[in-house]
Amino acid sequence: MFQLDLKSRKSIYEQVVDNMKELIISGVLKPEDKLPSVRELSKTLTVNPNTVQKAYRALENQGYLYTVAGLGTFAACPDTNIRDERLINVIRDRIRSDLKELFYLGMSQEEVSALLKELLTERGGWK
Amino acid sequence: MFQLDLKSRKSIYEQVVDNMKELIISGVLKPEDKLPSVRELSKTLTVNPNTVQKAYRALENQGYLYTVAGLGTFAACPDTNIRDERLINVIRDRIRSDLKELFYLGMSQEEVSALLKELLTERGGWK
DNA sequence: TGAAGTGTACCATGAGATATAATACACTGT
DNA sequence: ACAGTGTATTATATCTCATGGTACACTTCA
Repeated sequence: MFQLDLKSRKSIYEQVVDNMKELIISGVLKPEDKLPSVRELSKTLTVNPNTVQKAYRALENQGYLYTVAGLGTFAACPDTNIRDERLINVIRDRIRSDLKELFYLGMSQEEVSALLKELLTERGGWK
Repeated sequence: MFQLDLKSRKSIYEQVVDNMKELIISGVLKPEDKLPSVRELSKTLTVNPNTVQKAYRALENQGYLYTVAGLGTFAACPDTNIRDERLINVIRDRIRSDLKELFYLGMSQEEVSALLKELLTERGGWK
């Protein structure tokens, strides 16, 4: 499913959160798809079940998956997230900061514009 | 200069890094501008000098400032960072991931495109 | 020369986060 | 009943974070 980087500064449960979130928002895990169980994933990654559970709970709080007692955890239906404007603003700020840094690193307005256009056309590959 | 958020999940030194980095890449601190000394900033933020020093060292390693023994720390000249392609790729991946999330949250291709265009035109306000 | 301000390097300590281990319980499906 | 699921709890060890305190080498300026 994905690999852990034990040499990373990121904590393990944080890596699980990021990797799982990436699988969900990129559509690899489609809405209502079943995720690996806590115990199964902990065995796969050779990690403590508590660590996986902590990651799953964080993802549930952020709305990326939901849980059914006794059944398992599933990728959320993004329709439920009725346009979280607050989160959109957070992302906008993040992108703004990234653009500033690209300019700081010496890229021109045209180069940045081209980079963004390229990322947008990649869109076909995701969806 | 900037404020700390003690309720944040981010560590203090991490907040110092992010805030100072923002001041540098946004041009508030221009190349060769002097930064507050370790002791001065630690007094301003009522934080331990060691914490500020840790942040400054991190920023120096990342190339955002430089140090002269006995003189102080200064904002770096980005010309020195001759187009760090590695860092640019990291940023590109971050933006790509953010765009995926915007789509996941229900934004259309046109809306995302408009958002990016708006961020690019803001550019005048930064530089 | 001396004093003040600068970055840097230690060491020690407490608080909190992280990851682990081991149990236990309630729920669902077959 | 049974196996698989999420969840909760307790305990422990380790690491990072932040602090306090001290010391040293360097620069500038009176």
